[in-house]
Amino acid sequence: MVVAESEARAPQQARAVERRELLLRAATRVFAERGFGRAGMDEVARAAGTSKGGLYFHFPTKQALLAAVVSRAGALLQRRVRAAMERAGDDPLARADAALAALFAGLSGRRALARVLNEALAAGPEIRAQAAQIEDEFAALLRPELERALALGRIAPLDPELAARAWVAMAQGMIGAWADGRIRAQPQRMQTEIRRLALRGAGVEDGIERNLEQPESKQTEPEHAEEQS
Amino acid sequence: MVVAESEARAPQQARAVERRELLLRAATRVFAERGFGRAGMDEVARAAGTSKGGLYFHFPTKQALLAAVVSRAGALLQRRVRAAMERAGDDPLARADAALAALFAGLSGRRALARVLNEALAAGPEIRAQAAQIEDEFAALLRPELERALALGRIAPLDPELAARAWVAMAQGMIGAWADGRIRAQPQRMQTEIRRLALRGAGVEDGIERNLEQPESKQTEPEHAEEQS
DNA sequence: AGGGAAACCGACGCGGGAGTCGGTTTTGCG
DNA sequence: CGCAAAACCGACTCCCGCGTCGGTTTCCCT
Repeated sequence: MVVAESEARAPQQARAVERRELLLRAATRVFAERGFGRAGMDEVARAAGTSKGGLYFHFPTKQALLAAVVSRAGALLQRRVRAAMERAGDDPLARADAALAALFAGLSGRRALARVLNEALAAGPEIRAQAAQIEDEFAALLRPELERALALGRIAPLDPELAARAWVAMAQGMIGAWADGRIRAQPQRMQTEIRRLALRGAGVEDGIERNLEQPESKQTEPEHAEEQS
Repeated sequence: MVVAESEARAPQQARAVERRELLLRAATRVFAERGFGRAGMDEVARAAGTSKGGLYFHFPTKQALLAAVVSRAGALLQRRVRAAMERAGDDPLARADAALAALFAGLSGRRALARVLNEALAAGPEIRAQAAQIEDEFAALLRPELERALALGRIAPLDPELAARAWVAMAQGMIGAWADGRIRAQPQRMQTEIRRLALRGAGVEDGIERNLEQPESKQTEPEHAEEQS
């Protein structure tokens, strides 16, 4: 897949790098709460405390800006999920469990990310493909673990590809509903419930759950506290 | 919730009713394949073999058109799901199973419906709420069945609300990926897999599945074959 | 059969917002 | 310091697409 570079050029001065990050953060927020279509470039620029010209210095077009936002969001989430899997050790079930938990936590921790990914799904074919690819990558992360677990006889027979997709869809869909306030439950509760449904759906006996270490919990960091780089 | 009337006025002549339906069909198609934002009213009108003026006679605004499209899509799907539940008899598990199957079949049978519902989630707060409500209604359809099944001890302990949401999210998310061609599996296979994951996730022993009648199968009717009224 | 209302047509106008551009400030470097 | 390039600014242009509107056709009723 051709990864069209979304910035006009690589920034060369230190200040420009910060500024670019600032713009991406602001764009994420604005696109999330106003929607891509309705948000204006002027608006994004002002939200970042800069100007339209400055914004266009970094991103040649509105589409490119969204592309960069989506790409950044995907990278952010993926780093988290990968790290969680790393921490979980070798056991495939533990890794899969940790990945699902991290994905859920990552999305619920910052609604803006979740929203912007949904927005991207409705903003033209190219960006749609890009956002879809992020989804795919999570499924691709999950799948080999399910395959290993399957080979080890730790889970009931299932199609790893489809099951991985189903897990991702579950997390994403429920976060979406939760972010709109349509689900009242606390993220913590939702997470444990999803976990139960997913694991039991994979044929893991209830007891085994307890062998898996608890996922990264209770990080309800404020919306804009996004680690950078 | 205020259901803003989405048509300029109720059509009074027979021909107008047909025309209106025609327009809704065309709009569904166009919005689905081009995206709401990028599709123009002119385009919709031409796709329906009519004119912009004619279109505006039926729908006062672009938003209203989308609202009507979404409303129609929701009604169409819901009728199907309700009918399937009816047919499934009294057993709560059979009913829940049938509902899930019908939802899945209804969405996979016409990708345009699935797409347009996603589009609506990114087209401004009012319409977003409307599309979200449709999702909610399906969850609300599923939930009492799960509660009954729970009371009867047919399924493992779970939160009916969250489980219902999870089922809907699973179906919707996987259909989305499938509609983009990102999942190669045949709908039939996906459906049986989802079913397995969902039922097992609810703690139904594998054997029981076979007691439940098979869902409405192999209806791969062409995209535009939508029953009306 | 004819008149009035409903239904439909398509050229135009107008606003909003993406993108441009000449100019200004800041930075790095010799 | 000073100067060239990078970074940034914001008023302006220009296009696109929603919605309008005067006019035409079709329907229905008596």
